[in-house]
Amino acid sequence: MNYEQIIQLALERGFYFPSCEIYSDAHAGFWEYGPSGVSLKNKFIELWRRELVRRDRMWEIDGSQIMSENVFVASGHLASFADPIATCTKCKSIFRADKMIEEITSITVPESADLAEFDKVIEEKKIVCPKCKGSFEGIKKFNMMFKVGIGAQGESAYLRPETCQSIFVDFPRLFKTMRGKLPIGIAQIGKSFRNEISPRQSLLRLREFYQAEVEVFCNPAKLDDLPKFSEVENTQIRIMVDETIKSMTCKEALDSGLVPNKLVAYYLGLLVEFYQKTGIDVARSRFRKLGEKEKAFYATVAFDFEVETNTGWLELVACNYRSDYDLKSHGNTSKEKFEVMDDETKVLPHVFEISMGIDRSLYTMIEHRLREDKENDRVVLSLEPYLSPVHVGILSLVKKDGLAEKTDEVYMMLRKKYDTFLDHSGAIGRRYRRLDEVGAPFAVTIDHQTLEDNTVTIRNRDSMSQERIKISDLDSHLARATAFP
RNA sequence: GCGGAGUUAGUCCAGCCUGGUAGGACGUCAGCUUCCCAAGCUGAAGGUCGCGGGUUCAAUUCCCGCACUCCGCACCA
Repeated sequence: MNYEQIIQLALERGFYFPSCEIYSDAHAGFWEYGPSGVSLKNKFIELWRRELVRRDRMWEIDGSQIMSENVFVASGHLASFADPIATCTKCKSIFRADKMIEEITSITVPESADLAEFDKVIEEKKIVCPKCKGSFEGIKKFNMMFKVGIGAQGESAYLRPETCQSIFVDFPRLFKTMRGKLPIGIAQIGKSFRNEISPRQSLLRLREFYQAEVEVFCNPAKLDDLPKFSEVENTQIRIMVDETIKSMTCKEALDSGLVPNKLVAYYLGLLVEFYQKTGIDVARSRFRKLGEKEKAFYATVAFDFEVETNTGWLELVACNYRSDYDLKSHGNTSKEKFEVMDDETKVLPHVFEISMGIDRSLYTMIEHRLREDKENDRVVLSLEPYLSPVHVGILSLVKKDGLAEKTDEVYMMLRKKYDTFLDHSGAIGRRYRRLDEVGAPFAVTIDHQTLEDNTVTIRNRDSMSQERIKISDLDSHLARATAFP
């Protein structure tokens, strides 16, 4: 199914829609989740907790979205999360100053250079707008962080551009109070904010978005000392090697040197096992090692986990080996001690990060699972039962003869434990179709026979087949069928 | 941010050229019918035509600005 069809489903079935849409001053890059979207998101997060946080005995925290200025002085975002931009006075086109200068003159001015240096080169080399030959106004820095004013004085603070800064800042306390031992993963789900120049394609590039991040703190001397690696050594991952994607086990990726150490290989394996269970087609995924120029300013080694969608390859997760960049820097700026003891030795931990984009993942789950069943004239969202916004529809075949009342009884019995949808009205086939579109894996139908022997039919979304079971067996049947793997 | 195309009911779209304040399909709701896969019949709700300004006796329609959406470019931890 293509992008337009996904959007249409999202709008019609309550997955997501534009924020503040009734007002004309609404800004681009902000979207809301409706009931179906929230239900799907919650289940995705629960799966993430199971497959990463609990499996690997991580700690999960929930930090503030607004953080103080010093956090971003230390993290480097204040200086580096900004691009030097040149604006044409005539056609108002905006260019990345460093890239434009390099293209035209082959002179490399570092991105972080003083702004006057850019101006100097532009003046000396008489650089004009590549589009309209207009002249440039002075170089400015465009920082992608949202600045906020705190209190009556409006003191500077920022909406976090990545959730992980909370984890770094909290690390000393957490390690002491939670009796930490390296390696330890600290996880967080939350919102991040980036003032993108051009947000696009609904959930794929947002200005306010959800991240699920894991920061693994480790002893850099022990990156290959990881017994639990055996759990994933035979897990298949797909990785780019010289422009082609190769499928191999984590062990092969490690042995061939494509992945630098066991710790990284272990988490790449966990990640793929997680995504397999989201229903995203991992046969259309790849890890791509980023080149020097593509990497974030804090990363020494970086792999993007990407999946193929109708809009092209889409980055779902950034896996960055951040070394001691963050802890060292926060240590220097705050004077807090970040060294910890590991086997009688004092070490400043290194960090390996798994930074997941939730919104993009949800989009991909829908795209990979939405199909048109032409034979039966329906659209089906074949989500895994444990991820479906609605677990089970509860329908009366007809309303009269006491069937509606009986249906209500069944609904009351199940509604607290499962995500249910009660529906009495309209043609039965139409109600089944509606449930198919929100991905409900089951539909229970109460018919006349129910009144006689307390059995109901339960319909399977994908096969459209039905079986008759006792009402008293419904709970155990559904519990089994909707359980997380 | 640039260029192009759009914005009319929950969704998809017609109407605009040739100004006189809106219509279809699907969907939704109610009733009838129907004991199992978008059937049928009857009825109903739902739109200040993206926002602001201009021209005009009169603007959904013409003009301008802005916002948003999509596509391309640029950007993208």
